[in-house]
Amino acid sequence: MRIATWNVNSVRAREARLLAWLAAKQPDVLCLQELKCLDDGFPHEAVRALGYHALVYGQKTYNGVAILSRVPPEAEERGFGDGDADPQARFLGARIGGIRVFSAYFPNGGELGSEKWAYKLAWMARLRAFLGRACRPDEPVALCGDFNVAPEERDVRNPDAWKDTVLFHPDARAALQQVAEFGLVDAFRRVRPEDGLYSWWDYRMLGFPKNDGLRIDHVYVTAPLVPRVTAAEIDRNERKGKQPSDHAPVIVEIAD
DNA sequence: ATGGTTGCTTAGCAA
Repeated sequence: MRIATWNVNSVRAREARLLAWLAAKQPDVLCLQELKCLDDGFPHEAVRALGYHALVYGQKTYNGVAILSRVPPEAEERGFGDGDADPQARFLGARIGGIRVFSAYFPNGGELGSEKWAYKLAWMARLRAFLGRACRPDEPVALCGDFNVAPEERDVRNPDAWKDTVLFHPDARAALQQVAEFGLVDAFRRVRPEDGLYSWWDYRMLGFPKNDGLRIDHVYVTAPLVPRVTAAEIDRNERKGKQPSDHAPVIVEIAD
């Protein structure tokens, strides 16, 4: 099974690219983030025509996540269900082919010390609590999405320049480690240890031409899936050309 | 410290 994750930065602005990419790569599962529209703005018909079911948790203007799959999803969860009335559509879960798949759009965090920064850290703590409450580390779980955190130095082109930002601050990395301590492993790094591999480049300041990137889009899996991870790639080509998302898709191959 | 770009919405916010 091939599982992919991609922050499309508006599914309407990226519809043509999304459909072409789906047709070319044909992943079994694709988790999307930053739809930036309500459910009725999602290209349901075109996605169905390519052979995919779609679970959509949309939101007007901001956020919004989806899970596309070749086989019908068996269940779904919207949000953490922790009683905290969060208006931001950032977390969607489904059971697909015996695997619990989550599409997560972690908060960016704005500026260090801001309200958004506090929301980011709190959101990650809520995610950790959700996992402890709703999942077990000995069942197959794939947490996919835009984590908005680069875990390690090798995931950042210029670590010194980024360590004082919300994407690579020690506190964000520590919060991610807390999430992982539930029993999740960075699937990409199981099979791709080399550095220089990034999934996001800022539109500004010639981020992509200078390859000033960070690896912030991830697939984290529980122990039953770890030995089944056979390959992983970041589709850097998708960041090229006209009107790309600022994120490239990440694909992980999981043996049956 | 600021700037740089893109998307949604239409001047300003979020990333």
